[in-house]
Amino acid sequence: MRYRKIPDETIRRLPVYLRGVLHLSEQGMESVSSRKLGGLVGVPPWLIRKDFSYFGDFGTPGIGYGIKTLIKQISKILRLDVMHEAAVVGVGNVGSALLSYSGFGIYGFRISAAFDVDKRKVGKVRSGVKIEDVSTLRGVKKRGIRLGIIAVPAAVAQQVADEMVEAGIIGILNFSPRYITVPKKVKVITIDIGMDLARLPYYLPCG
Amino acid sequence: MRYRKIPDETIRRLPVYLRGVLHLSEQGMESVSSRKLGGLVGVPPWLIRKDFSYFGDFGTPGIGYGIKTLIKQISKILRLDVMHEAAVVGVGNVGSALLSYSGFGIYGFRISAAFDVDKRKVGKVRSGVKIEDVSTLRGVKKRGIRLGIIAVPAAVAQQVADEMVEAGIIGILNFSPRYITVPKKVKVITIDIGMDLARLPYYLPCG
DNA sequence: CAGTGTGAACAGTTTCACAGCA
DNA sequence: TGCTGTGAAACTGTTCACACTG
Repeated sequence: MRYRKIPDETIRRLPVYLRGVLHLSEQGMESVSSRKLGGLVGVPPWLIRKDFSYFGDFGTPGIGYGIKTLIKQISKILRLDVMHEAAVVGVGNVGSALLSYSGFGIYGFRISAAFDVDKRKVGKVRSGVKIEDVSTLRGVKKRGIRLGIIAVPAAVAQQVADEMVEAGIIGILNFSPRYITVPKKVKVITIDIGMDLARLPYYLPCG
Repeated sequence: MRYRKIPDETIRRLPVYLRGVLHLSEQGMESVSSRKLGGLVGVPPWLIRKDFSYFGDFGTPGIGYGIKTLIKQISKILRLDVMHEAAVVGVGNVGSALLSYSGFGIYGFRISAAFDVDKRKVGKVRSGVKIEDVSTLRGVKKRGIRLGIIAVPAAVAQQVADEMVEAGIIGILNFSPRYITVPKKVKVITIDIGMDLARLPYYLPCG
């Protein structure tokens, strides 16, 4: 089934698989079946096999998938094998939490710059990163930063996004509760916990 | 097209529409066309019409949709018209950020309880909520809390989830980077920023 | 024989075109 | 005329069954 378009949903599941096999790798395992991996990460075995089949023959019939192979291949597909630097704009509650979040590391990510408008914050250090004035944002291009994280109030989110695009950012993770519009060469992923929380009651039994 | 099963994807978009019409309502508007709303929230007009059509005839041909009607109907469908109380477990960086996040309000949500294992935190107040010892979690049922928020390290996430289920929680928002398994009567939504960030590089141009 | 890889059937979602209404 | 509501077509993703392989 090679040479076919890869579903977005498959891409969405790859990080899930990666985390699962990293976990198994830490425990010293060398191979895993689709059934076992599925049990670990909550995805049915046939879907795992289908997903992996888009990228070639990862597995060995009768045995399963080599864990080292999986880690290497998935990382490569997701382009996590090179280090990515990200800049966060807005060092409030959300921005601070992100700076201290350790989960980025295993995906080859690092927040290496932080910006804020608040003069009192500028110059201080949070989680080892110096806070800079937001007016100097366009300097990030020279520092090799291509990813931006928006952690500012909704009212200024679009403005920050525009500045990021101008500064050469090509991928944005948006934590503000606003849809933002950017040129289509720029990829935006919006994370809005309010949206997710609002969906929850619908699925609950009783009124 | 009434009386048909409502797609999950439609439910996912309802909070997006709601936020859009709330925004328009604040600006004093009384009605909006699918084209205009679509431009605001980033969804194509025909999809908006299709989504709304699952719930009956919201709109008026030639005019559009009444904004007050939309707010009332969407809130009712999502069951946001009643106040929901939530309890957060883990008052670290993520937990603290959630406690101070003001976005829950417009969806009729409130975090009215907070729990932690750290004795030094217990008894203190964050964003107006007193931090309680996690061992008293099962008391939340009596207080009418049915939603739980997991904001603890990955290693103890499953344990906390089990305790939540035992405490009568029927909806869980999971902020830990772990899939958790619960009885199927319980609905879980997992938010994992690492997963989203890991997806981003795949969509970026150049290597 | 256990477990992968995959074509084909199935299910869910989006897009389109247009009838019908204010 | 402008806009909604919707069946049908097109598309995307999931499930299944089983041939095949180490």
